[in-house]
Amino acid sequence: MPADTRETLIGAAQELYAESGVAATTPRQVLERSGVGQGSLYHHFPSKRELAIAAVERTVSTALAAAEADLRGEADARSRLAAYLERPRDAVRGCRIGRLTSDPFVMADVTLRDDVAGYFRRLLDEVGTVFREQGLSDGDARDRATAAVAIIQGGYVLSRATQDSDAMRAAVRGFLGLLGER
Amino acid sequence: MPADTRETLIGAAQELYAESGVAATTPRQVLERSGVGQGSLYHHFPSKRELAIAAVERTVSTALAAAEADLRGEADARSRLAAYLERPRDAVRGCRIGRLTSDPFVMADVTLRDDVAGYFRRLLDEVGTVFREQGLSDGDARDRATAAVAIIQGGYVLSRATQDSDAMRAAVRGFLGLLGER
DNA sequence: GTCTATATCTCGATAGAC
DNA sequence: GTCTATCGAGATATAGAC
Repeated sequence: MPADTRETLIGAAQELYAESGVAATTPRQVLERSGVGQGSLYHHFPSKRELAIAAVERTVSTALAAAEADLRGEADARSRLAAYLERPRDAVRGCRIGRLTSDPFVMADVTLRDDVAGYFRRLLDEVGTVFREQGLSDGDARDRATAAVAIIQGGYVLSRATQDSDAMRAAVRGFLGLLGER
Repeated sequence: MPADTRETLIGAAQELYAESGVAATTPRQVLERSGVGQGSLYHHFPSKRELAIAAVERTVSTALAAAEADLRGEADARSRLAAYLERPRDAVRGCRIGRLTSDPFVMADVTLRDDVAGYFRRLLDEVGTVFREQGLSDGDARDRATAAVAIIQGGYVLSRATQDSDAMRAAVRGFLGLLGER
């Protein structure tokens, strides 16, 4: 039996959004990637917007679950942070979610914008909790968590710009080096 | 006398690229923003691509000059780094150059890609030089410079995602806090 | 639920008058 | 050098058969 058509469409959209963003991905491309016929897309989703919401929210849920898996383990705080920062990433491809902050289709739509904002709010909370465990004040933990997440997002930008996955690793080494010397 | 039409077109394109990127900016929008007539664009530039190259290269030159002004002054290394990191930025709008790493039009064009890559290569060299002044090895200076630039790029992503300019400031505070405690 | 055909719109680019 | 008019292509979305 074929996989659920709706799920197939969401998966194809997720892939294409990771490659080119939402605005630049056409319904036709989603159909070709998924192998589904043209009418089917508009049977399952009233418009490109609803497909985008389904696909982006799926990507956000998956990414948050992965971050929580790294940051909530049994190990000590420092190890969990390192696990999150050093997790293997396809850095040259860029961040599936971070890239949406410069996607015109996403930024013009309140729901999609809120999905992206919610992802980063929750991620910052999660990382901040780990720094508070180390005895930092709320404010300092917040600043350091923002720096940690910025290192990853900036690492993606630099790796993609230079087409060199080592930029991400260098940014993380530079940050962990500063964290480690205390 | 009216300002040079070619320059007017480049300026309008720079503004629009900062707002929506290159792919999503249409020649029509450039005309409307600049107040120039339709035929004029294609008189001065053979295609959208050549206009994009002129506008992006202008933006890159300006941004590099600003970074050099912060990083090459007379002050001590630490102050110059802080000046670069804390320079007032329109963080919610995002980085004019960093955002191009997820712009399909830019990434599909070798010249535009190289312009973006060259910007970050030169910026990383500039920041790395300042860290080497502080006695760091080449490798450590490189890692720390990559982290510093990633903080700014990630700060842009987080500020834009949350529509809150304090995310950039928090990321910089977090990073400078770690740098400062030595 | 899925298909093919097609309507409508806007894009990037060109034509040709002035 | 600048204007208006317009072309051909491809985007989003709809119609209607099966």
